[in-house]
Amino acid sequence: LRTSDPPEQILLNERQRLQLAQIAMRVRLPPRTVIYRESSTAHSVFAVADGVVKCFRELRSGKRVVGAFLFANDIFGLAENGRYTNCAQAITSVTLYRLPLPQLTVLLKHDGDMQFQFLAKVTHELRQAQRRTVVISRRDAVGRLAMFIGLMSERAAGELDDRSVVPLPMTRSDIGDYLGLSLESVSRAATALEKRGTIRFEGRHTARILDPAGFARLVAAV
Amino acid sequence: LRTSDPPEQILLNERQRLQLAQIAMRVRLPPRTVIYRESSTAHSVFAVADGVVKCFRELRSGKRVVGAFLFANDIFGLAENGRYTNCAQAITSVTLYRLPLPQLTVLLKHDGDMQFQFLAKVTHELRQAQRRTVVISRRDAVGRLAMFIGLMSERAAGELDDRSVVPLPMTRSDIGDYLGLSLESVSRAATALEKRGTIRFEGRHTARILDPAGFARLVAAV
DNA sequence: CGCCCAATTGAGGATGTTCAAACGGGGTGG
DNA sequence: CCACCCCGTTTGAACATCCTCAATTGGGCG
Repeated sequence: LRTSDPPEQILLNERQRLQLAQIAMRVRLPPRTVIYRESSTAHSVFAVADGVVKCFRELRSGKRVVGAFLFANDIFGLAENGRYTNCAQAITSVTLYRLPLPQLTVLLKHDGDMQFQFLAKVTHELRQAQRRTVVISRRDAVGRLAMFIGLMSERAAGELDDRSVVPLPMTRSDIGDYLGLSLESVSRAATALEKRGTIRFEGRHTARILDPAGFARLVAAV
Repeated sequence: LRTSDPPEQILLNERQRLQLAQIAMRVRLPPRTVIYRESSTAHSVFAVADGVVKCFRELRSGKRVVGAFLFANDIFGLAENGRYTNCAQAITSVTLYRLPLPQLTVLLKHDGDMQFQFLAKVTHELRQAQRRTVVISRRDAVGRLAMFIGLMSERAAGELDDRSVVPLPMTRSDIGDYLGLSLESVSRAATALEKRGTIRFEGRHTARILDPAGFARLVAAV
């Protein structure tokens, strides 16, 4: 199966959009809202219309593992045996489409094309997860952070005119939980990148790539 | 969407099996056979009938990242923009079903139920990838190896009568590439587990859990 | 029987983590 | 309008762990 290119774009016709709209509920949530908890019974799948969501698991040690950050047009909330396998929380204020499972299931089974788009979406999520494991395979914190910023840059490419500006809506702690680093290491890696003159942080949630060539070298040094 | 339980089992009726069989090619491959390479054009999706396959990526540094080990009833070979995103190689001698993409696509779009099963499979792969990231989030090599053996034990639960025996068909190097550890660290972790009396290795490719309670504690200490 | 590759074991060096303290900015309340 | 407070962030130092390099052992297969 090949994902649609660009994979973020849902390609549905008018009838399909209408059918989806009929079962979808649009919800607006403020930052930090917990959308669902791990192990709770899964009633819906979600699609991000706007804003940023994180999916994570709480470990008994108190450590948290962020599995993914989700942006506009991403889907999340896939369950296993009727229960969510992780926790989802809004990072910014978000707008979501809530798709009740029973109705979505019927719709998908009935409409092969729509389900195919859905399949492409899930495949995309799988791809993202694999990309993350490549990032984590790096030993050095600076390299990991650079690759992370690279991922975020790629993602934001479509919606910003200035490619050198990279929005980082999440906290250092979230980044650490995603990269498998302590938040201190993330912070140190960030200052290291600044001291090299590779990037500059403008506020906590924006990075500017000052030396694209050096940055690319760093990212590619896997 | 909920995965079928058990998620490994494809639930198809007779007609669907026949349709799949019509487009599938059964192939037997000896160990170490490269099934496809990264970036090569994707013509087929594969399903494992028997044996073990690894999916991995080669990094420029020479390091390898194993993204997944695949066993009977697993699928692999999902492409992105028509190209494989990783390399697949047989670990043992394997039997595969090769499903040519054009025909599979038509079949899936046409048969909503079958596609739904396929979707469940992909979701399962996604789940596995997420499970792996939790394993890697652990700092200590011994804990990572223990969790890995736990994963392999779970997987083998259905096909072996003795739950304490865990087959590990892959090499230490493969395990290291999966766990983000050097093969030396894997080896040291293995001997550490033996010295604790938690497990014992019988040959290179079999582990026996001697102290299930202690083992479970170790695995749960995440 | 001997070769070859996988696995083991050891020592030293590099990197991240932890614990602890100080800083900074944004928002709230006086 | 300003001061204060809170929380995310930064920085430092000691410690733990894994990695790298290197030599050795062991098992399987020809």
